[in-house]
Amino acid sequence: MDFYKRVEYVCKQIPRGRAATYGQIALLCGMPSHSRQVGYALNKKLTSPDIPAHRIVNHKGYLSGLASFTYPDTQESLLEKEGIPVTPEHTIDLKKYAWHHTLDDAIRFRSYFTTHNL
DNA sequence: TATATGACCTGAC
DNA sequence: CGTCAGGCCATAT
Repeated sequence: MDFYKRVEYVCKQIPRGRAATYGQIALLCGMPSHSRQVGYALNKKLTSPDIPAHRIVNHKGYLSGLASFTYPDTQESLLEKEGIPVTPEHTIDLKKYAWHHTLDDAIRFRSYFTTHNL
């Protein structure tokens, strides 16, 4: 069971123009109480560098990972480039831009993890 | 072995 | 809308 590989896989499935929360990622990884570890993984860059880390925000929509990007405005420009407006308080509107994954998504991920031994 | 840290979350009020 | 306590857990020191 490789939590960080799971995080990596799930993050790559977040659609363009949508954002997911740390808790949501943890849940889809089958570890609902590991939201902090999701942030830890991204901060320490324990996942492959080609994942859309800018689409991960906290449960309020706040860009809590701002400081970990190369430049302070990297995350914001990436989000706005795909159509997600960022407020001056570094927050996005989750009511409009949250990724609403389906139950099927969750089931698909689960079987992917088992068949790939993650 | 023990304590601190952190890109977190939820419920209660 | 806002605050607060409590829970969470892999890593780091």
